[in-house]
Amino acid sequence: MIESHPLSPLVRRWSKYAPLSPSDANAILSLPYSRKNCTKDGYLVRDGQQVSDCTLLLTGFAFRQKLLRNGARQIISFHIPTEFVDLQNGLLAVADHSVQCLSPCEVAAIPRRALLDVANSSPDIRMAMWTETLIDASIFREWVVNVGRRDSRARIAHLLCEMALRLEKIGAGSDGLFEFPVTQEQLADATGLTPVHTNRTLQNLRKDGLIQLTAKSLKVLDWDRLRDAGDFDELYLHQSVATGPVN
Amino acid sequence: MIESHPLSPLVRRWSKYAPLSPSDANAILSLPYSRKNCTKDGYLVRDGQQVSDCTLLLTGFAFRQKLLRNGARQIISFHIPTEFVDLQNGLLAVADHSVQCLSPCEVAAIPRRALLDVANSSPDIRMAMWTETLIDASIFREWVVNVGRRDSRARIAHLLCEMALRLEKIGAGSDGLFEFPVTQEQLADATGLTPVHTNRTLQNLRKDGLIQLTAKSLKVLDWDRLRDAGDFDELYLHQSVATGPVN
DNA sequence: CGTTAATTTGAGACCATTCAATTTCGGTGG
DNA sequence: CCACCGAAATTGAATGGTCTCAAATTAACG
Repeated sequence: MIESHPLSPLVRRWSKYAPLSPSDANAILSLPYSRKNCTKDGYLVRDGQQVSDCTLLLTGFAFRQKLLRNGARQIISFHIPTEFVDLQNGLLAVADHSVQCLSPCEVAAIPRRALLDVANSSPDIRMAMWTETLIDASIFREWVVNVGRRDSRARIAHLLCEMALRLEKIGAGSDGLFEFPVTQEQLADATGLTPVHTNRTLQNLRKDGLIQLTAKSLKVLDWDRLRDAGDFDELYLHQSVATGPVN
Repeated sequence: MIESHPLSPLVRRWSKYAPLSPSDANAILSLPYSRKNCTKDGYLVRDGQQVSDCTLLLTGFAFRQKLLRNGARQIISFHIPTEFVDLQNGLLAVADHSVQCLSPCEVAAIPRRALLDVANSSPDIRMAMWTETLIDASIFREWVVNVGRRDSRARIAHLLCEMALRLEKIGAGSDGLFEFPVTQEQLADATGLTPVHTNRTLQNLRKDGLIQLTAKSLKVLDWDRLRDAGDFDELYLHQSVATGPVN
């Protein structure tokens, strides 16, 4: 059945961004790809690399990061199954950051040429692809705000809200319980904090009964108060109304 | 002559992202638009608004910002003439942030429908448009790094490097002297610092002979040391090799 | 020139960092 | 199954970069 096709989650995701005809869906499912496995901490893309494939996350979690000359690291996004980790590399010549696995991952590497061909073959498909990269960008903007203007508690709360909501949208987890295998050090590098302060801030959120966070999973105990603590407004995820009326 | 057409800078910019045929160039120049003027501090786009035009900056400077519930502000990008300030609104239904003018601006408001039509009419045009939004996103990623992991001196130096280089690329200014009408408060909101600390950091950069910054212009006195101070690597701007070889 | 915005200066407080040490946890081999 | 190991999480105390609050000075503009 079609649902068991490795790329069918991609069809489902893109359908939310543009109305895909059966033949569009078929074209997507017919994309060539090579299946690869990647170990925890393994690299999917390296900064500065010429890239000829885009990587779709089938199972597992990944993150993108940039290293500074002084050795510091900033994580610029986390990725969950069914997401591309580097769709921008379909057009940009050189990777401007690295992508690494948070957990063991299964991925589909799709040749950029094939992606561009399928984009050129259907207006709706390319609108969906473009929309995906635009939502990516919107999330980056919100991250600028997060690390730029929120204090440690709000920063971490906001990040957890985002991940919980994105995981919810793909139907991973229930009752506020989600698999999210992240270390406190990675959380620190995503929020621009130190691991020590991240630890103290997490204890604070736990003490207040907002969350429960282990090395493997995140449980949201009180969504409303976590959302308030994180100054969270989901508009930037553009999930309710991805593409607006075109007049 | 063609060069005097208001949209010709757009053709020049997009030519760097994809090879535009004469008919492509013509299609772009034939885009419908309404010319508008905007005063300093005036809004071009408001957060939460439904948008039906994309705004191209003909003259003047603008910035994008997000406001937090507590009243704090984060500026997420600055824009210079020939750039779109909101090309993503061609596809996203609702503006997730505001755009405001740094100086009096002349803009061309182009209907999203017309932009999408011209994109659909030519593979090269749509690749150029998509590339522009992807470079936008790359800059946002670098800003996450900037506010997340650099200290105040490096943050400001990095931002000034970026603006100087982008202004240089469009041929604005010479000898390291560029028009850039920004206040220290805006610089502070762009770097996630307070105005007071921004002021002290600027004095520090001036004292070391790296820059000269007035309310109207930026002069880079020592590019190499400013670049080092800002931990700046221009790769993320994707100007040398925007679109790579497509195999 | 007067008036307001923007920049500059000073001093004290605080949030987050640094540096180290300790404890807990997850996985592995005996 | 348990002892062991390294990684991750936790704790403590001191330092420091940045913030806050105010006031003074300078620049911009009509």
